[in-house]
Amino acid sequence: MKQLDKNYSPKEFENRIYADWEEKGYFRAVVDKAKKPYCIVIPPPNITGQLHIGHALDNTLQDILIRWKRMQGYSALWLPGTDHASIATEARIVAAMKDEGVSKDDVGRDGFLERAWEWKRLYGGTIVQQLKKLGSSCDWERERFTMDEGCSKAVQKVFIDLYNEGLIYRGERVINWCPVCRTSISDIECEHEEKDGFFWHINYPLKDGGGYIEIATTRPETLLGDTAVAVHPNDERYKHLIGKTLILPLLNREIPVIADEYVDKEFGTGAVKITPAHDPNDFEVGVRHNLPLVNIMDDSAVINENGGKYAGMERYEARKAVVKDLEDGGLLVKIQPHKHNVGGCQRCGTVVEPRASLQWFVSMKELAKPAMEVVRDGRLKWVSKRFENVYMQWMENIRDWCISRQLWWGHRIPAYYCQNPDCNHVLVSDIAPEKCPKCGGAVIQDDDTLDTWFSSALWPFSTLGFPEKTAELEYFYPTAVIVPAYDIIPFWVARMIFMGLKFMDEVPFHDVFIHGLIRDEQGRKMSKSLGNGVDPLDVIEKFGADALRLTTIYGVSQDSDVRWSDAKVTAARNFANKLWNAARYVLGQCTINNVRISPENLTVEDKWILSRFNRLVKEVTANLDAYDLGVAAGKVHDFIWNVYCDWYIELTKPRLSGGGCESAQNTLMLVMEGMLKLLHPFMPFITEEIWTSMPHSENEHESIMMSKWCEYEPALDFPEEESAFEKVIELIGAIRARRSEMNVPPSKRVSLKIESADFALFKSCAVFFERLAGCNGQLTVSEQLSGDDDTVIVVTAHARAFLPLGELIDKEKESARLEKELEKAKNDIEFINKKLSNEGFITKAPAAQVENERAKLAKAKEKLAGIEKSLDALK
RNA sequence: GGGAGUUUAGCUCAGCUGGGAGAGCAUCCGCCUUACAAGCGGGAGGUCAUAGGUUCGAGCCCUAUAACUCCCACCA
Repeated sequence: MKQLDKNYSPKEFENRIYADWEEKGYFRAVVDKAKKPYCIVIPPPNITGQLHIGHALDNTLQDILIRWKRMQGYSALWLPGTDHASIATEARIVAAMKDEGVSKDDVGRDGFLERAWEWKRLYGGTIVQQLKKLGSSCDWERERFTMDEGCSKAVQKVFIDLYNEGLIYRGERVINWCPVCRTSISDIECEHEEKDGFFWHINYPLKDGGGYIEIATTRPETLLGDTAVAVHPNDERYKHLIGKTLILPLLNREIPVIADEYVDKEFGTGAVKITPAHDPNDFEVGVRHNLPLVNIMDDSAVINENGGKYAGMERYEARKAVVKDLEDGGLLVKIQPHKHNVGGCQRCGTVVEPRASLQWFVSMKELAKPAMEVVRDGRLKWVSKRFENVYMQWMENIRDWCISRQLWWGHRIPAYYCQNPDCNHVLVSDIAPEKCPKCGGAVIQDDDTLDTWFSSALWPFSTLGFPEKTAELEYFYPTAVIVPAYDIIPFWVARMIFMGLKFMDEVPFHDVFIHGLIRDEQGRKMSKSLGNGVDPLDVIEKFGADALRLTTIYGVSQDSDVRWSDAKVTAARNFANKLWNAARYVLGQCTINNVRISPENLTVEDKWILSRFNRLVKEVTANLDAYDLGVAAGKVHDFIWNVYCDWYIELTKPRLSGGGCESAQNTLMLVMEGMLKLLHPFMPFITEEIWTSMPHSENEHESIMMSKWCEYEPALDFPEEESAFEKVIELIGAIRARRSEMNVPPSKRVSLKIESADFALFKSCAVFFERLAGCNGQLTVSEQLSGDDDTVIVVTAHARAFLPLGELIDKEKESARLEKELEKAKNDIEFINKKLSNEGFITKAPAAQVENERAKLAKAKEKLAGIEKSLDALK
C-alpha cells in the first residue's frame, strides 16, 4: 500500500492515473445483456478546436454522469469523436495555403483534400488529448470522426433516402451568402444584429414622363438588380400608376409598377423596389409576378456584368458610386438615418448577401412534426422547461434547411447531372454512375458538399454503426442523454431529434440536459478578441483537473450561465487539499486491513456519522437522478468538510490517541470510502489516488472508478442517536461561541458543569467537552444543578452549561446578555403562540405543520426556563 | 415586433411541492489546538428590484412596473 505524499500536488498523479485507467481498459464499454445500457455520445468538438472552458464544463457534466452510471453497474458508454467542421477547417487550410502562396484553384479539389486530410492527421487529435487531461472516461477505442467511412456511409444513405422520399430537393432560392467564406449558409448560421444604417430615398422616373415614384432602400446598390417597383393595390397614392412603366435609374432599364399585398402602405414611401435575386421577400414577389431574376454579384460580392458600369466594384464601393451618381442625376431625394437588422456570417462576421442560387434543401415541415410530438407525449424529456420552449418554438416556425455548401471539405453531395442538354437527368446515388442511365451521356457529380451539421445530426446512430444493424446500435440506441450548451439547440439537438426519429424510428436520446455558458468575471462571453478566455490547460497545470472540474459545475444550476473566477478555482483546490489531508491523517491512524462494521461496538458519535452519511447517499443519488449535479457536488463537499472533517475526525481523536480503537477506525474508513465514492464522479483523480492508498474489504474493486456506487443501508440508520448527538454538538457550539465572545483563549481550560435531562448522554460525551469546548477534564453532569456566583451559564433547549470564569465575569454585562436572550426567547414563544392561536392556521394548515410548531414551542419554552433560572441565580 | 430569463449579504450564487432567509469569497475578532494557515473557532452584514393581489401564512403563486441579459422575426 503506497503512502500519500505530504502535499496535495495533483500534477504528480493525474496523468499517471489516467494512463493506468486507459491501460487497464476501464473506459471500454461493451454490449452486455446482463447489464443495462447507458450511453452518451459526445458533442463532437471541431478538429480545428482547442479545448476551452466550455468544453471543460460540457465534458465534466458528461463524465460525471458516465462515471456515476458505470459505478451503478450500467454498461456505460461514452462515445467520443470529432467533427470535420467543414467551413472552419476549410478556412484554416485556405489560410495556411495562402501563406505558401497557393490558392484552392491552384491545387485543385483532390490536392486540396489531400492537404485537408493531412491537416486533420496532424492537428485533429489535439483536442482529444486535451479531453483526456480532464479525466474524461470516454471509450477511446470507439472514437469516431464525422467523415470516417461509417459516418460517410450514413450520410449518403440518409441523403439518398430523403431525396427519394422528396424530403430533400434542389431549387433556386434566395439564400444567405457569405462573400468571404464564399459559400451559402443556412438561416441559423446567419446572426442578425441591429446596426445604424441609412434609408436612401430615390426617385424612379415614369417612362411617360409623368413624374416619379419615390422608393426607400437600405441597400441602394441592389437597384442594379431591380426588376419592378411594387405598391399596395389599395394605395390611393399609387393606384393610378399600377401597370405603368418606370425607367430604372442609372441602367435605364424599363421595369413595371406592380401591385402586391406584401407592401406595407405605412412603411417608407409605400413603394418598394423589387430585387428578386437579392431579397427573399422580393423573390417571392418575383415568383408571383413572373419577374426576371437579375443577379448582380459574384461569389465575393463584387458587382458582375449585370451591373453595367459598376461591374468589378466591391458591393460597398458600388453603393457609394450608385449613391453619388443618383445624386448627380438629381434622383436622390434624401438620406435618413435608419436602424435595421443586418445578418452576419456566424463564422467570420461578414455581412451576408442574400442571393438567389440553386441549392439543396431539406424540406422540414413533415420532419418537424414527430420531433415535436415526442416532446409532447413525454418520450423525450427536456430537463429544462425553458429550453424545451426554445426548441418547440423553433420547431413550430421551422423553415427549409439549406444543406449545400460551396466547399470542398465535407461530404460531397451524391448527385450526378447528365451533361446532355436534351436530357439533363439528375441521378442521386451512392455509386457514381459512369454515364447517364437515361441517355448514356456524360455525367458529372455535384461540386458541393453538405452542411457540417448534416452529419452531426446523425451522430447518435451513425457512431453506433448505422446504416448497418449492429449489436451496438441495437443495445445502446436510444442513448440516455445528450449534454450540449444551449447555443446549439437548433443546430444540433433539434436536428438529431428529427433525424433519429426518421431513420431509427426512435428518439436519439431520452433526456436533453442543457447547460449554460461559462462567462468571465464581468459576465462577458469569453472570446479571443476580448482576450478574456480562460485556458483550461493552464488551470489544470496550476490547480489540477479535479479543481477545474469542481469549479465548472459547482453552483451550476441547470440553465443559467456561470461566471468564472480564480477565487472559485482556488476554493475548489482548497477543498481537494482538505480532503487530501483528512485522508492522509485517517489512513495513518487506521492500521486495519479489512474495513468492517460491528454495530454492537459503535458509539453514539459513530452512529451519528453513519446515519448522516446514509442520508447523504440517498440525497446525492436523488440529485444526480434529477440532473442537479451542482447540488449533489455541493452536498458531498459540505459533508466532507463540515461534518466529517470538522466534527467526526475530531470526535475520534480521543479514542485513537488512547491506543487505537477498531470501531472508530472502521467507521472512519467506511465513511471515507463512501465519501470518496460519492465524490469520484466529480473529482476522479484525487479520489482514485486516495482509494488506491487505503485498505478495503475483499469485495471492493482495486479502482474506485470500477467500484460500486453507495447504497442506503438500513442497518446503518440510527435516527435516535443522530438526533441525540446533535444536542451535544449544539451545546459544544454554544459554549465555544460564549467563550469566543468573552475573549477566553482556547488555551484557558476550565471545569464544566452540565445540567440536562439527557445527563447520561452528556456524561458519555465528556471527553468531547474537553477536546472541543475547553473543559479541563473536571466535568460534572447532573439532572439538577444550581449556578455559582462566578459562573457563566450557557443555555440550549436541552441543556445548561456552567463555566467558572469568575475573574472574567462582569455581572452586569452577563445579566444584560441574559436579559437579551430572555427577550429573544420570549419573542420566539410569542411568535409561535401567535401562530398557534390563529384559528385559520390551526384549521387550514396541514396537521404535521401544526405539530411541528407545537414542538418548536415546547423547545422554546424549555430554553426560556433555562434562561430564567440562570438569571435568578445571578441575582 | 414577438418570446424567454434574471433581479436575495460588499462580490459570486443556493433556497426542493408556500410554514420565521443560506453557503463560498471578502470583512472583523481570537487561534501555528500533534491531518490541513490552501487551516481552526467565533462574529458582523439582507424592508429577498418596486407596487398591488391571492392565502391562516409569500423570497417562493398571480398581476403590473423598472433595470439588466438572451433568443427568435424579411418591414423594404
